[in-house]
Amino acid sequence: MWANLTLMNIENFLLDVVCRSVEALYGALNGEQLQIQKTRKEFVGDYTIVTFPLLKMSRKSPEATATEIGEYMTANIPEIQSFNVIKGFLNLTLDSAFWHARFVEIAADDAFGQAPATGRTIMVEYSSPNTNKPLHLGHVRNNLLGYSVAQILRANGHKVIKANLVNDRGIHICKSMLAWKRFGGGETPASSGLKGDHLVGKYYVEFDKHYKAQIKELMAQGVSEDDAKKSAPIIVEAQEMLRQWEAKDPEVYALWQMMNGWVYEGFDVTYKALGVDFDKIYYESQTYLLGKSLVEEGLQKGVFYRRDDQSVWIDLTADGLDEKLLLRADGTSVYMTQDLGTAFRRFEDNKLDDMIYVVGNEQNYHFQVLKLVLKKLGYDWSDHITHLSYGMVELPEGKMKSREGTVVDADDLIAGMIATAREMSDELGKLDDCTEEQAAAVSRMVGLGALKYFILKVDPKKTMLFDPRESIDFNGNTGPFIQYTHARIRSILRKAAEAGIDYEGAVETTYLPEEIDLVKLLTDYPGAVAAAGENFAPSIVGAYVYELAKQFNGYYHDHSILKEENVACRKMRLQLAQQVSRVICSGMQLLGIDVPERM
RNA sequence: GGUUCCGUAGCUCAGCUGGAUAGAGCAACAGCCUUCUAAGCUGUAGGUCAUGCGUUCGAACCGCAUCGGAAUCACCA
Repeated sequence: MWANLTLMNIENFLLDVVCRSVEALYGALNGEQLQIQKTRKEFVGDYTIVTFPLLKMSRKSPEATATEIGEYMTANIPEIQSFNVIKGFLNLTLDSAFWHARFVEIAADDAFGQAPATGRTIMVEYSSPNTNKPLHLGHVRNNLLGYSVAQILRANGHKVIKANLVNDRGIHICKSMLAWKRFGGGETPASSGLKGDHLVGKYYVEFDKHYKAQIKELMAQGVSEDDAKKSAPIIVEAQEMLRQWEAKDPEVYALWQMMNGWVYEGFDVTYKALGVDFDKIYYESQTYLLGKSLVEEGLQKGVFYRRDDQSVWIDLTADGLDEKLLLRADGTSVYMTQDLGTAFRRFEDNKLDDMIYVVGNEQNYHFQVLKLVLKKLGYDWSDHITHLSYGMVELPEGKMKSREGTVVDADDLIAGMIATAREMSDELGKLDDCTEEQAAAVSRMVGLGALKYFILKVDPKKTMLFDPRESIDFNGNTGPFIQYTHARIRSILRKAAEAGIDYEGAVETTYLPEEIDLVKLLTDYPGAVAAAGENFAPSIVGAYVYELAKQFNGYYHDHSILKEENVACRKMRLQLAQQVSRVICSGMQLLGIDVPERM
């Protein structure tokens, strides 16, 4: 009768049942008045009904109302086993047969946690690096968030396109190019042994060094700081290089291609290490001219206006924002122009239903303007643009500043995490019977699991703190703890198989209260995934998986599953362990975290 | 100054659209390895949810104000 409840949400079932009961007792009600929530741990019961909103209808005290509803339900709804009343709260306990049925559903459903296709197409843009320096900790948060959100949306049945818009042009890369040409002596990734992105980053720093020195020199000669910044020979030369690039000067273009090529090779290594990937890669060198036709359109519609110097603007002061430039006086485009153009083209080309930009919160204003401008141009899909804004990652000493060398390099960080995981494993003797290859693979998974979970468990919009010295914990609410729980379960199941204990097949029905708690948690999984998708928050999935792992450890650690006297109970426990491991794997996959079979 | 976001235990963070006595982990303290992996388990201690007022049966959550912190307000991307 209530088939496939796990996919539908048990609370809806209860809502329906409670609604009918209340109506039988007190007459029609509007659905808003019913509130159902999970019963808190300190109390007996599975779900709780808050009766306060119903008092007007029942015209009785909270206790009397709760008792009356409880009595009616236990008498008339077979799934309701018992109830108790505390103050105005009616705690309902569901029949263990009900939970058993839910468990059978989960066990039989190969696609558990995967919602049916919605037909919606969503693009998630993330990463979006500049090509003048290597990735750092801030990018790591961006990449992990973007990848995980894409996975979660996919699990919710949407078609997801992961996109990366690489900022491969501009003054920044010209700075690296110029410094390399001047001071590089023909150095290449192969000759220097440096990763391509690090090599290019090195020359970006080199440029800055010379630039600063020249400014200082000019200021010593009495030039003002502003003028010095503009007239330092090296920056003038870099700007000239950018002009040559735009004119497609063969030599400059070749240099640009070569150095960007090095950077991409370097990025690929980092992306692979992080486990992220993309379906589409866009390059700004190919999109930076987009958007000019939209500017024309805006002018014709009278949404934009032209100033005397021929630059184009939009006045958003009526909306509480400022005036914004859309086209320079010389007719060249700015950031906003391109973004309008790329947004337009993406919605057109891919028939997108939604577009999600994973971009740091320093661009909140930019996206506010972007959406508003599109709206004013009459594009209603503007409402389907979401800026998934995330806070900065701060270090204990304060903010990260690339100029001051206080950045945490992504590659160093990853290597450090893996090394720490390896040390920990060796110390504990966990991987003594493994081959070197296996041990290395597990250390990778654990080190990265720690890093990813640490970053993803924090609410994206919050500024978070990262302490590299203490590195990252491997105990408590961490990725490794969840991985550990999974590895333990796999080990139990291996040993059961070796001992010839049969735990597959028909699902047993003997439950202890602890096991029902676990079944309850398991059934919540699709709801957690859906909530995470709605809120663009991998942290919700993280919290869920951690809770599941913790409960499993708590309940099962001190009991022997394999040596249980009661064979039926043992079989049931093994089946439950198997499902827990399945859901852990599935949840961790949504976070982009690999789960080792042993550790 | 305008806009947006944040402020919860010593530290790092949860707390979904208002619901019961505020939740974890770390750090501290006390136990637990001849039983499935101790990267673990059990327990103790730790809070004026920045502050004040309001809304109501009921507020960490909603509204207003104040105080602290962050981002942004570029012919950079």
